[in-house]
Amino acid sequence: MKLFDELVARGLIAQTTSADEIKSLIDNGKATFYIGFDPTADSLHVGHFMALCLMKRLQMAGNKPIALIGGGTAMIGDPSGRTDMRQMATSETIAYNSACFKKQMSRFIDFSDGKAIMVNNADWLMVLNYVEFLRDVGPHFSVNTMLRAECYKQRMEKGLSFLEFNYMIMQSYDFYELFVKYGCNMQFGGDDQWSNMLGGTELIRKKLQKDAHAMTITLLLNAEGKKMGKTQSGAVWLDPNKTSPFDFYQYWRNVGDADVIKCLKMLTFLPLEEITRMEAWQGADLNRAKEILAYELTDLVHGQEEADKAQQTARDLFSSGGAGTMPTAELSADDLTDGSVDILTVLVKSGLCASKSEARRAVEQGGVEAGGEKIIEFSKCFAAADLQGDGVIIKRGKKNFKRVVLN
RNA sequence: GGAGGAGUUCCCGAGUGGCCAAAGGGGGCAGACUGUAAAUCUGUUGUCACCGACUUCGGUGGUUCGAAUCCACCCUCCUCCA
Repeated sequence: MKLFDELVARGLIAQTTSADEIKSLIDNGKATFYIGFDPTADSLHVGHFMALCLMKRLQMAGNKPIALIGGGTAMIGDPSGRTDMRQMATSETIAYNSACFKKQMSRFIDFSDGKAIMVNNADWLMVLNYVEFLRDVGPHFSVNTMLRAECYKQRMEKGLSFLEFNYMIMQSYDFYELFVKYGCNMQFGGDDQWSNMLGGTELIRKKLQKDAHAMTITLLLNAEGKKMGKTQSGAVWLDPNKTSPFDFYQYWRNVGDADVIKCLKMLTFLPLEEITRMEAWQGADLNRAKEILAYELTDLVHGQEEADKAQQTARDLFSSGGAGTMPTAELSADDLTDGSVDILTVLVKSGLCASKSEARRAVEQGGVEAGGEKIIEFSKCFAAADLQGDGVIIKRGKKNFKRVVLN
């Protein structure tokens, strides 16, 4: 199966400007394409991961990826898919975030020998002269058309600042710039980027009378229509310091039945035939598929060693109850009073509970176990000796574990 | 620039002098049931030294025995007019 058909079969493609032309370009390795990443956080997350996978797939088929860091556009803030204005980031944070992105991307994309390049739109956007730019680009955009774009429509009700209104123009100009400089003839992006991307193809057509293409990636939604890759505490990050490989693994291990196959198709590089076989699995057997999904993704993002470790830990915890390589929380002697610590302090210090009140509730509701025994008293204490060596395994709820040791 | 309206706990949203740590819903967390899933049911959801105390209703002052609620000024947002 050729690349384009595979992308379709995996459900990755949402919208295209011209399916036939894109197909012939990418199937034959003739595309130079770009994907933009706005450095609004100091780590990439799962949403970006899909884009990176797509880049990788295309690169493997001989196409040339350009990773565009939106150092300039991040100064504006994309209003797409938002109901309120983004907080404006400072130039320093943006520069720092860009550096973080670059590091993470290099794991996935081969940037050697010009097989892929990375650019930062701050390089050309920041030096633009306002009046010149307006005269150069302004005539090609119709405000009437822009206002009809879905992404602005929503914001028209809540209020849209002129600053954000310009985001589409900036992004369109990026595409134009890359087209001229690198012969970039295609742009990919999230489905919420569609109108911004069309802005670029239009601009290229109007200024150069040339064709460029755009294609959007399906947003990864769960069966309830919510964006995946988010937890209560925020996004699922690719940075191991922000989301540990174990937590990352667990996130995917716990996806709903209805979403496993879709995730396997969209996020992993497993052959489609193999995934098709898994579609026959039903009920509890799906757990096997979830394990594969979790392992594959952890492997891709954190490497095989971390994936093995996470899988082993998960198996130990949920089947045999052993300690394994479980996440550890270290207490210091300062945390002890008179040679022991009470359970509430332990829960808070280990990060299992956010506050003593929360810890108290968890105990009250029978959600806390230590060393396999349910804790029913707040007064439960651990002596220094209990925490030495392997320490004590504290369990909060069914899925939150920490091995607590005295440092 | 003018005239109105709004800002409440994670989110939406009630509350217009004490009965308000603040209804209701959503979300989260915990328990039961399960397959580390979903659905359902139950409990819980500001903090702490948790029978009690303390901090919270855009900000700062004020009135009052007592303010989320009344007054003054300020900030932010929305709607209509220009």
